[in-house]
Amino acid sequence: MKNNTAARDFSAQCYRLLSMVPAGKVTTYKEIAAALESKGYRAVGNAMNRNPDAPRVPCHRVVKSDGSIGGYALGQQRKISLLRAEGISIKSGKVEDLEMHLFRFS
DNA sequence: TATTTGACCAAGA
DNA sequence: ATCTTGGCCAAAT
Repeated sequence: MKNNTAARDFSAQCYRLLSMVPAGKVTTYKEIAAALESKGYRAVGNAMNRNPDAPRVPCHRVVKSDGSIGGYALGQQRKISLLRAEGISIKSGKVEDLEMHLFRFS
C-alpha cells in the first residue's frame, strides 16, 4: 500500500494540521500549504471539499488569506455561523482581525 | 495517460 | 474598490 508518497500524505497532513487548530482560532489555506512546505493552496481546499465536514476535522476554521470566508461543503453561510459560534467576528463576509485569531503552526 | 476542475493567491489594469 | 490574468498543486474524469 502506499506506493504513494507526498501526494497521499498531503491530504492527511492537512487534516492533521487542521485538527490541531483550537476553537476560536482560524487558519488559512495558504498557511496550511506553507506548513507543508508546499504552494498547493488550492490542493488544500480541494482536499477539504472532497472530505466531509467529518467530525474528525474542523474544516470550517479555514478561511482565505485576505480574511474572506471562502467556501464550505455545507454552504458558506453555515461556515460563518459556526465561526461566529466559536467567537470569531465576521463583518461583510470577512473575518475581523484575522491575524488575531490566526492559529500559527510551528 | 492527458485534460479539466477547484472551499486559492498575488499582482496588474 | 472591483475585475482580469497567470500561477500553483492534488484529485477527479
